[in-house]
Amino acid sequence: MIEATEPFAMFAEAILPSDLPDALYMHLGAIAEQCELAAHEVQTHSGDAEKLIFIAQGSAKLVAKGAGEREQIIGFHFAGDFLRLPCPCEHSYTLVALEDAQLLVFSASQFVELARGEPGILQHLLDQSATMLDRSREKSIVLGRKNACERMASFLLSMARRIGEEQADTIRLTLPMSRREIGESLGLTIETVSRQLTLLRDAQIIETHGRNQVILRHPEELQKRSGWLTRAN
Amino acid sequence: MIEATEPFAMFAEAILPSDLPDALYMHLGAIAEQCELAAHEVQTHSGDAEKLIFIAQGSAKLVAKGAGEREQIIGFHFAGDFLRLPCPCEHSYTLVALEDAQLLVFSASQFVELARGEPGILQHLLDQSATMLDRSREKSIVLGRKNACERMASFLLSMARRIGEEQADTIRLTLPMSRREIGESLGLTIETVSRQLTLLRDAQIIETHGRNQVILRHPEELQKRSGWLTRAN
DNA sequence: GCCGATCCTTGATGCAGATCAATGTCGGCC
DNA sequence: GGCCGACATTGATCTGCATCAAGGATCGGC
Repeated sequence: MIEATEPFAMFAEAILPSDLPDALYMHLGAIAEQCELAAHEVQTHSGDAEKLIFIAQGSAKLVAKGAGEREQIIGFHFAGDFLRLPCPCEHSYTLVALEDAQLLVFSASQFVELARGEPGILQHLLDQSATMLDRSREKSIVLGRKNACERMASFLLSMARRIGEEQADTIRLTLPMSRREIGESLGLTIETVSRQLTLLRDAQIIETHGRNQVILRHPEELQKRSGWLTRAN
Repeated sequence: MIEATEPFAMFAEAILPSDLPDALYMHLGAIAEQCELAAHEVQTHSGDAEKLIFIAQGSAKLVAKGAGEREQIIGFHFAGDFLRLPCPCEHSYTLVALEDAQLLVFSASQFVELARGEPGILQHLLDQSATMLDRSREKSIVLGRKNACERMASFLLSMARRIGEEQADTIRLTLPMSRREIGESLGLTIETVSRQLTLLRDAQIIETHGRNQVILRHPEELQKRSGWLTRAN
């Protein structure tokens, strides 16, 4: 029982205001649908409505499936993220776990209905939307105007900001996604991703250990190579 | 005086709930900053905060400026759109008029502060964010995975949805942007845009008249050529 | 600790779209 | 209505990344 409510507690901690009335807290808990995904498992939404998904643990990719084999990864999401999954009748997007993950799934309309009286929650939701929109716009720049090297540098810096562990003036990354998934996110092939990593490694800017450990030795150099002058994020 | 308040009336019509208390209506009117832009003029934000911008008339492009000459157009916006312009200290985005335009500029924090008590407004704002996010995600697909022909077809269909005038089973478009701007939006060069339009014209799928009139003779054929299976938008 | 499958790296080649270079056309202005 | 400058089209060539094709590393399972 305590076990079962843990993801919701994490959600409340991360998203809900601390002064939320108990009744509303319970209501939100009641409409939250828990969902455990094994690595590479697809989140299958019950019903056809727009969903809000909180990632309590693990990580996931939001994928747009195209005709044939083509897939574009719209974004990666990590523990603590609260994202909107559009109604599947309008866009064929799916959420797929990168590693074992625990999710909390809300019907967007139910959630907003309950949150209507609580401006704090709505505002948090707005802030989340703004962050997602900024990331998505950033991605448009990456995909629209950057070359392979700049894309790779931008990707590593973005991951560093979101899941990097700082150590002295280097940053350690444990990437939960494969080279193929990096490529599908950056609009590159797996071969190009691999080559760019090799170039960065040869230039002593990064180190790689095994398949998914990367150490950014010179983040500032990556910044230079990422092109453009986007500050922060 | 009546003249001067007209854009705000349009804003209220499009965005605000009809049962909004008069006091709040006045408050919102008081913090709204009117702004007239001539074609190609840059919207220069007073102050450094995040802004919400309503386009009362005309059209605009949201541009990310890069190192050197590089520019990526993040999106086009038309009369009735309500968009968020991030704080210029974080992203170097600018809003530039495509043709003469009338805007209403709000400080995002002030606006949300006033709207806190009105779930209707906040929810509308959320819906707008969702629409923007969907468009931006769609753009990621276009830029990440589509070829020149598919990009052009997607662009024309998207414009048709937003500013097209249906006539029998054709759609007439009056594009307020130049070939260069189309290219900067699609991650293509002006030459490639031109060539793709020529190909579509030769295939009798579109007609062009002058520099910015386009008639979509066979929207369904464009749909086929736009790749992927995104439904609606 | 070996084995096999999967994932990754590296090299060779091809092509879509960028770039370079003229020429053509529109539309505003006198 | 003709002229001029900006914009658009068309053609020739070049290039970065995709694609094709082998190996090589990593890791989970036994």
